[in-house]
Amino acid sequence: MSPSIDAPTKVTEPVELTDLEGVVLAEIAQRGRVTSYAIAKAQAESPSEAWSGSAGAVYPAMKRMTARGLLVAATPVDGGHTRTEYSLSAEGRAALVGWLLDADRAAGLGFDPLRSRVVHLDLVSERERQIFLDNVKVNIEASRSTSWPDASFAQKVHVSVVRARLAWVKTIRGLFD
Amino acid sequence: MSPSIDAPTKVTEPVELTDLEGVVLAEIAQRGRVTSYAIAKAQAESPSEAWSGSAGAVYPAMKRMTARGLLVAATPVDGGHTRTEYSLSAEGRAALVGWLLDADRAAGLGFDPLRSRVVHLDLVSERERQIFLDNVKVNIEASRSTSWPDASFAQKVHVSVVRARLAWVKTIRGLFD
DNA sequence: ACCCACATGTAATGGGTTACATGATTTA
DNA sequence: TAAATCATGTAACCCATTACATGTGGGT
Repeated sequence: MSPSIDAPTKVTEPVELTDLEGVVLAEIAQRGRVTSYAIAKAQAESPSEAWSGSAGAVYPAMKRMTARGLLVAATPVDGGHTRTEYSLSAEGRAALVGWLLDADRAAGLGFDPLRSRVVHLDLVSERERQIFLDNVKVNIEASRSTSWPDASFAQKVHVSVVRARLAWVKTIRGLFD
Repeated sequence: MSPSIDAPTKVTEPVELTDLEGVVLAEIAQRGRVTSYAIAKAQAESPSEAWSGSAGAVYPAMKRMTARGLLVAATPVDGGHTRTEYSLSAEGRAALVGWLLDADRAAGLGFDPLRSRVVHLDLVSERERQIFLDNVKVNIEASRSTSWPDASFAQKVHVSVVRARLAWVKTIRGLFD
């Protein structure tokens, strides 16, 4: 099968990451040397509720990525809890950048609980629609003030997201004319 | 334990639906009496890639909801494949409306593959950011034309979503100044 | 007859969620 | 010192995903 010719083989192999893994790597990159607990907490406190930040997701994820060589684990022995601190390896950083700058995946729509409802909003009466959309607007306005734990760049992004979302909601009513 | 006194009990019980279940119910409401295959196909062809529309998700979901009394199943014997056709029960319609008009859940952010990246875009250089955002813009523009299978209200919503998304992307660059 | 797309599911897998168990640290 | 909270995990469950198995009908 002439292995000498048709063997581009995988030189670097892409390293596929789930979105949660990508986010976790990014968070580690921001903080450098952290425990799983810290990452889970950060996720849990973030206004983005894409993931719950549950221990049952984060601890195994970081263990997985360590096994894959994306993270390096250290267990300092300064008394108290035996904890595990993780930091990015070179491969981990490369994988992170690959995930972060993946424009194809980024362009996808993901899941939006509002969008998936609006698409079927023609099933209910004009009046019910109106009440629903008003309530949604109120709820989003309320979430506008909820701030990121560390008032940083992420906070600015969040504000921008909420504003854009609100602008979109205001256009929905017009789709029924 | 005096059951006669402290028994407001659950009068109607809310009927919790996962988002996929809600979407499936909505789709059935739109079409009335369908097979699991038709629903799965509709999901798969929809430009919203929240769910894959895989048989392994849809068939069990519709079976579950039948067991819960939200759907009624019929197996017509007109030769050929023995197929199962589902339609909404009264409880199913009530559950659908409850899910559809749930303004609290609808106001959530869900998961957005772009947002979760942008939040950490300060990790890379100005130049990398710029290229990434340009590529994302191109990809979204491309998805603008992809149309819903049945050119209906859903199509209008989709167009509106993509336009809003594009508008937001254009503001991102400004967050780094 | 044969092949391929359509159709109806089931099975194995993966990974995220809630709950739980346990130990350490702070606070009243 | 007892209770509450912080911290570090593990376990069981749920459910969506990819693959697979099977069966039917239409085209060649």
